[in-house]
Amino acid sequence: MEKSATEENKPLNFIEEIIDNDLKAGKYESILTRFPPEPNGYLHMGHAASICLNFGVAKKFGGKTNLRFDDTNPVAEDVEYVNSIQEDIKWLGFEWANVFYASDYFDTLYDYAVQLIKQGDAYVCDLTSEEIAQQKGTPTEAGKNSPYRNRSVEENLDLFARMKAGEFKEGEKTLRAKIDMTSPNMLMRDPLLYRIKFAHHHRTGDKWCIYPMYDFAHGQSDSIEKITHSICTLEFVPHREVYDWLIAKLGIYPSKQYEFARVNVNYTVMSKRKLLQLVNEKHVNGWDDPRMPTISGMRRRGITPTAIRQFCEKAGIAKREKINEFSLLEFCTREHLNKIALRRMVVFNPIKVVITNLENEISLDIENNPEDENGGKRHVIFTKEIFIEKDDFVETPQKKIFKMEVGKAIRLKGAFIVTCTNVVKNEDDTISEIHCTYHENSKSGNDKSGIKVQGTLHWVSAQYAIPVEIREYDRLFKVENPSDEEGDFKDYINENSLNVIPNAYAEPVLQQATLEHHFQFLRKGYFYLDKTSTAEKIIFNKTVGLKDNWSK
RNA sequence: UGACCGAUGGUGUAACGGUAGCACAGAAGUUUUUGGUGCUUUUAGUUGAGGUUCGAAUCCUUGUCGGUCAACCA
Repeated sequence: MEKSATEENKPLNFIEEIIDNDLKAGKYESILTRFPPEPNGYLHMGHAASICLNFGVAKKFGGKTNLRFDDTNPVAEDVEYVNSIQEDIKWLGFEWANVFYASDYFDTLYDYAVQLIKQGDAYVCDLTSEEIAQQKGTPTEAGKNSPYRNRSVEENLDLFARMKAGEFKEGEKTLRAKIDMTSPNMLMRDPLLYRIKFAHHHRTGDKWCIYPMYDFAHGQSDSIEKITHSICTLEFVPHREVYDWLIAKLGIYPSKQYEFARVNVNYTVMSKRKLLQLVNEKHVNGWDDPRMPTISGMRRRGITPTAIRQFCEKAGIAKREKINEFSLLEFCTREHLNKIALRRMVVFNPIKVVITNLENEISLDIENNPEDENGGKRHVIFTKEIFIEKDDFVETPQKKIFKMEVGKAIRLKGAFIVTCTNVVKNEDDTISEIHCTYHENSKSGNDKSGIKVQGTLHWVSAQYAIPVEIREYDRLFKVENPSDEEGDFKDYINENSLNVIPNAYAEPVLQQATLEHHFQFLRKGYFYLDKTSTAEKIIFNKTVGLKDNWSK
């Protein structure tokens, strides 16, 4: 078998296969895809998958991708969303060939509607919303023809023009395609093409009081732009028949629709409607709350575009509904962050350690990233008094536990081996400080002590450490698929998804942390500066923990 | 009791009539100045029943299960 030039080692997904075949058959010279968000919410992981697919296949096969806002319902849409969507796509690392709006085509769409009326393929219907629903039939029962179905072309033309002119009230009249009220496909039972809405549109202002429905906007927009492959999600499968019918009747460029399964992730929800509820009802602190599966939320949390793209790649493209495990996203995040994150030491829950044989502070240079030879080093000062994690000291010695205990030697990362000599206690029997002696010839990188230690601890200088706030996140929901449970999805919100550690002690270089860098706090996980962080109050979001085989 | 779509380890995805593979998750070992990383090993799968074929995850029939469709949303 001959391999095409576009083929890499891994097999093509079914969309790529279709494109590959079309190109080989000479059906198209080059392909054009589009990403068509409605600007009524922030983009989430599901959109990221669609973006990766649409922009990805175009890039792979030497084509282009348009960004098109599907803004045919002015009631829900807003420029705030238009801006955030563009920012998110760019951040993810993709470039569109053009930015278009379905609203750019309102004039053309109107002309198309007139054409359909003239051909006898559309009519103005006076039925109310309820009446239409009633006459539509059910999936197992045919619908009935509207009494207005056989109006003359002249009357339809006149009525439609008057709809546009604003002579009728909202809901009073609609334009419907004349297809087949007995079709087993409910969407083919004379679908609505236009409805009256006296709403201000974010782009066209008050020019229009009639707006096209999805079915009379999306496929037509695709066609106008000469989109070759219009890729959408599974719920649009039944719309394909309408899509093809309208394009055929109009005799316009035959874009083709292909459907794939949307990407879901467990323990969260992936619908703009539900995410909007979480925002509006303050279950989270906005669309970009680091717990949200939105692109902006993931960005704020410290997940990288590379990780998201990798996740989408690994999650794959298929035709069946699926829920991916969050652990796959965590894996992709760790995989990338391990390579780029600067290593730092931060003590979350401190206990004081006094190095009794150390009088003068010692200056150390510790590697920024053991995975990066060119990563350089940062300056850290070892002082007589330091903090370690309270959890890293145990009073009762245990085997196979790599912690500090009286009489035992242990390595302080990047510094020296210390031997714990004794502890000083408070009146209530709690430990006030731990005393250790350090071994001068055991300096990191130049250890001549010959002492074998089990374990290495992170630490900060008590004198130089800076206070930082740490925000740790857990899954947003207590169940894998909240939408699949009894009752409201919000009943399954994990109340403990945010854990704030207001006073952690960080090594001083973290004072200069910016959004440019991702960090790994040794033995803790990956962290990223929160966008609200200031010099006075430094805040870090936990992106993801380190993989931990031991605690299990 | 309609139409359409789908069904491969716990999860996701390959195999295009010819050895069921990969990744994540899980387990074990190894390395390690992060209980991180790396490396090695390993557990586990074709929805049931028929049929076609030398040979079926793949083709056919049928059952079962899951999803979608009755918004003037997209």
